[in-house]
Amino acid sequence: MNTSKKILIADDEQDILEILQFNLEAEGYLVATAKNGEVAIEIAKSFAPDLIILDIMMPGKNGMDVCKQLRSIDTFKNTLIIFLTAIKDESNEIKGLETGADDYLTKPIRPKVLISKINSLFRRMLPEKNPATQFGNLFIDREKYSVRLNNTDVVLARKEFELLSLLASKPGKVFLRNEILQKIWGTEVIVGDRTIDVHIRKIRQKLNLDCITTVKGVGYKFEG
Amino acid sequence: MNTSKKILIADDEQDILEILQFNLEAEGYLVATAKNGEVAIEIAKSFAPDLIILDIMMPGKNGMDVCKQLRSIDTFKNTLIIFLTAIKDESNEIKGLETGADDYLTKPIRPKVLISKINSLFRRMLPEKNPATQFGNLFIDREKYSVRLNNTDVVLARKEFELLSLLASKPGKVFLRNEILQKIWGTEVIVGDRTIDVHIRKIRQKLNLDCITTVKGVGYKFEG
DNA sequence: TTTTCACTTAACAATTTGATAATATTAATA
DNA sequence: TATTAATATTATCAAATTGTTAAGTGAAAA
Repeated sequence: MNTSKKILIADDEQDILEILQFNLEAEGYLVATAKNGEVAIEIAKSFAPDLIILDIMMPGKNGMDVCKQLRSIDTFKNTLIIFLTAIKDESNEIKGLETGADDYLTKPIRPKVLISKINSLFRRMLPEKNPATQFGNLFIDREKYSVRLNNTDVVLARKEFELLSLLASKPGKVFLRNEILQKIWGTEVIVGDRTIDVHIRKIRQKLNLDCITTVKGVGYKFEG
Repeated sequence: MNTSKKILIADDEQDILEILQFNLEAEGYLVATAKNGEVAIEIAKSFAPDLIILDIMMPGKNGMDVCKQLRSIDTFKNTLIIFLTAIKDESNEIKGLETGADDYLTKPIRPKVLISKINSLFRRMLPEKNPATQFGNLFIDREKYSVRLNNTDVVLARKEFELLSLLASKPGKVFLRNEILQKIWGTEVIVGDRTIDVHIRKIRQKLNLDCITTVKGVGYKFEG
């Protein structure tokens, strides 16, 4: 699930490249570097980064040119792009954002700010990806509210879906009955214990798959 | 569909509020203001802004507290939040982003930078809707406001079109009733639940095509 | 003004869902 | 093995949810 994010850095200053690479890798990111704009575009195509950090001032093709060119390629229409600039020049900042960059950073670089900013950008991007999970040939798609087993849709009622979805959110983890009640029924509503059983039963019946295990005296768990 | 974006600004300095309000309104945004954190939260609940600009330094509840509190409310889980700070303090910047803000701006405020940044944030948030989409032999053209099925024009009323268009913008995704009300009717207007059903009914009737599925207790989804 | 149209609502029908009770079954333990 | 506590199963019914039709409303067009 958690493959690390890929970041491409383009800067003509070797120092900057190293500082950024070091800090980003320490954070768990996969980093590629390019020492000018032309190389950056080439690497971007094969490396397919999730984020590109572009120095604005580079010999040859500068950061904004690179950005424009990247944005014209479908693959990079939605890639995050951050500009790096020493110039505290307002007009440049503006141009940057209007060229299609997502943010900019000013030199000197403060690693902690950089990391925070990047984490923050990624966090914001997260909800875009499919909140779907797969176990063997069982697909659970929370957005579509759908469950597919062996390429066949299985229709689950809301509570059933929520229950399965909850259990499958942490395969292997045993959810206590209280926990389940709390998370699916909330604190307001009070229902008997048998209610959970009945829903579990229906899920098992509909899926006809042995993926929910009873842990007697404790709760239930999903096993992929 | 949704008209202009709504922005809420919270700052204790009247000057700042006015400058921001003036510039943002000139850009076509709808602006609400709050002169402290508590008021901001109250207004946010009724105004339902797309973006919230929070001054960090405010008497009483400061910007970060407000941010945390807002983020704990479902409605604001994904609302854009920008911090405003006079302090060029690195640790503050970091805290800001890690509290769940999406960006920060330092005072003094440079209106053009601000506008650029905001436009940029919104641009990124756009669900990137294609002007026209096709599913089988059903064409939906958002620009022309027209629907063609089997090479015959189907005339849909505005609300019907918007509803179909919304559902079709993410085939498969289940749109909650609240979500639909929010996006098509906005937060101002309050209409009954049957209203949605009736529109759905008319679409189904006019298209005479089984492309909208009901997910009981949840919402509706379009399936291409 | 009258007509038309989009939109909303009310009222009721149809359907689905979820909770419970009652009973059966299972697993742990004395 | 007998006992017991916990869970599984089943059928049933009330409540929740949606579908449908017809009628009301207000604004724009004729």
